Amino acid sequence: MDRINKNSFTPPFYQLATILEKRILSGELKAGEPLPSENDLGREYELSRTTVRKCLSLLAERGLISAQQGRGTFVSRPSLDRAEFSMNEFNVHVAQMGKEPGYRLIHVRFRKELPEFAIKLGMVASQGILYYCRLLMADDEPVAVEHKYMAYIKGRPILENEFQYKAFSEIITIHTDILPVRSQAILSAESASEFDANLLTVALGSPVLKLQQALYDSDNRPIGIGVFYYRGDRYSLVSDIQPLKGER
Amino acid sequence: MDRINKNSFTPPFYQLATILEKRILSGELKAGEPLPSENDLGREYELSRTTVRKCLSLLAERGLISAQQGRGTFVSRPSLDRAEFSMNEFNVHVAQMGKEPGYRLIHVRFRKELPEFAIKLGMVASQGILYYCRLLMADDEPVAVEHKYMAYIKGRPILENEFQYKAFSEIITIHTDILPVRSQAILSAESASEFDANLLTVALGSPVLKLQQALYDSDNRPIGIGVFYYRGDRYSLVSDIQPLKGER
DNA sequence: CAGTGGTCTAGACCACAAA
DNA sequence: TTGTGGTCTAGACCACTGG
Repeated sequence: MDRINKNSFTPPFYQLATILEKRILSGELKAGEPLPSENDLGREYELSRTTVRKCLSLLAERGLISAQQGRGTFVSRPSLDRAEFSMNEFNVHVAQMGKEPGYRLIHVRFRKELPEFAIKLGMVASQGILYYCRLLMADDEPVAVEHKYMAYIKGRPILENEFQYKAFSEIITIHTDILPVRSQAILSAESASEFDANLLTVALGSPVLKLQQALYDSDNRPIGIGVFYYRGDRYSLVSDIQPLKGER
Repeated sequence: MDRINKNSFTPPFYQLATILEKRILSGELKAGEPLPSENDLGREYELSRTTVRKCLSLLAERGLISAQQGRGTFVSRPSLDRAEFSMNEFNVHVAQMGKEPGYRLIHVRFRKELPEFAIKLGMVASQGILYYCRLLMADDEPVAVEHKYMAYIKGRPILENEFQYKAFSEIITIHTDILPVRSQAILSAESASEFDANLLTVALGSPVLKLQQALYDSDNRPIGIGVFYYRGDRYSLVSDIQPLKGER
């Protein structure tokens, strides 16, 4: 049996997590079976219950186990067809790839009427709508087209200049009193329209990743809606699910 | 100032989290500013430091704050253009949509040689490769095509039958000694090939979500590689980032 | 009822950063 | 040196599941 080394640089709760992970991945603890109780684990590895719990919560976060009050903690069925993708703001994403992000404003318009899909979402055009479209680039190569519709607030002019370098949520926080608190997004595959294909310098109908996004205020009313079209050949999402790293 | 109600059904650490979240979202605590120290928060809200820390770790998980040892805990810059997508196994995903998942095996082949992209990933064809292709369906409508290459292990015949209803990782755990411990995936947009388009009953070149996936063993060698093509119009990923729910 | 996980407390020691 | 977050302990009470 592995023991906890209290003089190691890796803390005990983490050591125990790698030990239990190993026992699970090796098949010693099989899916559906209960783990020893928290008290038993504490006795077995000479740790306080608090520490055991911190370790278990780490494994639960990673989907290896799940606890049920009053019953016990059980090994989850392994699910390796799972994947986790996270999208950052465009400039962050590009910077992580080691490239230089850039924005090119295509046009800005003031609209009295909302596009149909915005109405469906429950957006109201109290003072009109500001629409803009810009091209997102990495190292001067076009990667995505962004279409955005945002609630217009009188008396807070937005400088066209800002669209050249700022992310949407920055602009909205600076120029309105509205607090976006909720963000919803849908990712799918589509064919590029003529307009977007031209901007992306790809053929009409080329495959693109479509990201529809809506920002809501605290009353759950949409205050901004965006649609991104990413070039299929220049933008992809990555997921990597792997065991805990651990010297021990 | 909000206080903690120790008789509420929502535990104190969660109450404090919603209080601090409100102070952050409302702009009272601005991005980059430090929160009160954990000891101060404990005094202010009459909670132990452990409870305060549990609350802070919740907010940190959600990206609202980040702690720096020796310096303090700081409000993060809001990033609402962020999105989190998670893909489950196909049958789970379909079940969540309230539909009936189904598999249709298209063909199974034994191959001596690996496809080029599998070699690039470092896969070795010790005893040959088992290749299969199947159609994934929801309520009898085709949604995705799956191509899979897996290391073949002598003496463990796999019944064709299994491909009709089992997920890949199940098959591999049952029929090999190999333990998949790591899963890597790449999501992008592509045009459907003639072969895939026919199976999906869409036009040649229609947009599809492409998911490339590799499973690795504990020595970081690929043991299985899969490619999924999802119909762009029938499959999409959803992200929803919202404040903590809380009666109080 | 006894056993389980969920939460909280009060106190301790450590590593780290800044003055 | 002081104050910060990171970790650990020992003990307590609760709510829940099952016999």
